[in-house]
Amino acid sequence: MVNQAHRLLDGLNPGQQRAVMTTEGPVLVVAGPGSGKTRVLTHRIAYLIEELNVSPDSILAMTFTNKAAREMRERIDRLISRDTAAGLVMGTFHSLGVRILRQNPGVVADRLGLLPNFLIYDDGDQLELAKRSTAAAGLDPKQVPARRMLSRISAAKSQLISAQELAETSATYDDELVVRVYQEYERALRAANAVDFDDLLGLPIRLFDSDHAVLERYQRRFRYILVDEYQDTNRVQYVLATALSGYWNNLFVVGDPDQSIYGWRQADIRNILDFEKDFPTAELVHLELNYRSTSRIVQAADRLIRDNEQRIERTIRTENGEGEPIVLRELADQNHEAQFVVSEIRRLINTGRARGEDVAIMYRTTAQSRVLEEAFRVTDIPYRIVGGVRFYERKEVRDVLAVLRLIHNPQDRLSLERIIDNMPLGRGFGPKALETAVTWAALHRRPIVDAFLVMAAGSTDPLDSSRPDFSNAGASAATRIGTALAFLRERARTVSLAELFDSVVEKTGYRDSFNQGTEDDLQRWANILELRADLERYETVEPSEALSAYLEQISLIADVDAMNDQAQDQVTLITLHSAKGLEFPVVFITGVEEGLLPISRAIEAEAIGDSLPLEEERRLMYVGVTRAKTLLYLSYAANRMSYGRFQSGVASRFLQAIPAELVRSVTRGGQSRGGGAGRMASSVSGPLSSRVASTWNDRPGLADTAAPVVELPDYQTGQRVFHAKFGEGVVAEVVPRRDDVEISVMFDRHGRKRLMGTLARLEVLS
DNA sequence: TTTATCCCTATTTTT
DNA sequence: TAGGGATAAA
Repeated sequence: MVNQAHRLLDGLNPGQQRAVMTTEGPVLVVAGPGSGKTRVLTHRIAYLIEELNVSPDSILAMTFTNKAAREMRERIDRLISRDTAAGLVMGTFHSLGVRILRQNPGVVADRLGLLPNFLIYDDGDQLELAKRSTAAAGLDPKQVPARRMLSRISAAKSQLISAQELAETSATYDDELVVRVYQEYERALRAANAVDFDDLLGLPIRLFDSDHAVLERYQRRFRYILVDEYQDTNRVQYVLATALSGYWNNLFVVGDPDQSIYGWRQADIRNILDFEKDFPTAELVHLELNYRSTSRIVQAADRLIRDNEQRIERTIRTENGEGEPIVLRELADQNHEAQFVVSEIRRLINTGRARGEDVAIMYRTTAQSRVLEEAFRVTDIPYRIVGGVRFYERKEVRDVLAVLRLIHNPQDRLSLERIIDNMPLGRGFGPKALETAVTWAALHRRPIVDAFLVMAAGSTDPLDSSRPDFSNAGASAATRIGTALAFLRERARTVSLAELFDSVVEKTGYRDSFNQGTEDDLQRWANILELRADLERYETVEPSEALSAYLEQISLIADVDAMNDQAQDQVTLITLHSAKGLEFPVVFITGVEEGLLPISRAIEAEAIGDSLPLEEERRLMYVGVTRAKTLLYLSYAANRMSYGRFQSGVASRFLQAIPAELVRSVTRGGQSRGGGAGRMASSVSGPLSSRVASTWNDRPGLADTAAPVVELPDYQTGQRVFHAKFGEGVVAEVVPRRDDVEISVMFDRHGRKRLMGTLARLEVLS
């Protein structure tokens, strides 16, 4: 026993030990980056089980991603034996929500009107539903963007505000619109026997409200509750966690207010800031010693985050060595930035300083990953992009999934319509016929899909009044669709998911529609086959359970969840948001520019007196910086293409906070210098690179990002010029810009275009 | 009903 | 730039 305790506490610092051993009552651990927070969580769970003989199934641990849960479980399994830890409930808030709804089918059906085969609507479905709801509320989608409605609805739902409650507090005309759309949206969700992400958290709470006995059961069962990333919980998650811990009162939360980056998703930083107020008896543990990063990186992060007003005063520190200077690099544009990143990584790999898997490139917006990927694609350096276009969001994958979803839940109108619109099976069945089916369904209070099944079941009497009143063409299409669906539905009962998949792509005619042999077709078909491979993982699951389990699982995976832990030699491309909780020896943060990091919206908000978004941007930068263990690169581009236009970029204000002595900086301007950086710039082909000189020099302030030494051809109006893409044209106008010129050219074939002189690569013909 | 073309807007981040 | 949505044409 004593030995065990030693083993589990060994190597922990005093704060960590206190966090592990204070098992009774509420505990808040404010854990700085790299301070061993996961260690505390895993050791605490192991300690509870092994030392205090707590049954694992009375412990509930909530994480932000499935990946975090998986990793924690693995670490616990290593601390104590796997068998000992079996029964431990660990996962995301959303998966806990599903679990609760699934475990109480009777009450859920009675009180919430949700049948056990409910589907989880993802982003795309939610937006589609919001569009329809906006239209159903009689609003013009051009004037009232469904996107905005959806985010307002989601905001309300994550604060447990129902449409009715919103109606009572609505103050503006806009609020009224939201209420109307919200009501339609909820109605459509229930009609489809579907829930959205917010429901996964909100419905369990409504369930508890309507039947207290259910809540009590969970309360008594979960004697110890642990919440990771507490700073990113929203109102509903807070209510859920506190409700569940209401009996034993052993709520243990870990978080870092400085890493709260999900305010836009209604994460409420007050949850962590007010923890002591909510739980006056709470034990407070501060973990401030950073074990991850070099001293320079820790100092830079500390100085950066100090500029925030909304924070608990504290200092993170480390006992690690000074390490190497942070590299700050200014590049001409996003292509040069990508080139810089790639060549620097190549250098690190070639000199044996790092392996590909040690390196991560982080960025603010997913759009930034494209140019980076292009740069990597022409190299032999393996890379992986976390997120990006997600597999399950690809159109062809969604099309096939729609069939599986409809089989599982016949009320899923969205999927039914998707099939009709996108698959050969639906050909000849247009909006008018659909209208007929919808009317019939409403009249008979049956799912729309039954209109098709009834046709397929085939009463031969055309005057049968219980049949939908289709036109001739509509009737034959409906019969065809109904026959296929009935067949597939039957098949789902008996065969594996992979076999069901085969029947689906055959009977819907979808497979044959990929026979054109174009590059695009091949790629999309390959994606569909990947879906089949994915389904094969459920080979061992009972057919009656498999479909449900599969659909649920794919609804709840996050980008990072799909991240392979054994990333062999692969460089990781990832958004700053997704990077939270990860660490890498080498980190590049790209696009550290005004407008991007901080994002322009935050700058705009600050201009009208709301500095909260800007502070969240700073925390995002802080998260990025603190991911790095030994090497940190920060880069920005003087020009960046956005909205298909070049915009000149300015170094981010966040860079100013980082003391010059921690940084080695390379900016454009000044004389070229051999070696290192100079070579990177000139490795870019084309006329530009030879003109852009680079040098090591002192760190620039914002003011002296300065005019680069760039020789521009002396463009004159009336000159005849040639452009690689637009062909020949005549210079119409030349306007000097800060460190460039803007040239308007009337092209013979493409009309008037505005180009930046340094980038246009125009050839002067006359 | 399907396909082509044009215009418009969006790019923050994700369970 | 790109993708969605509306409109026109076949």
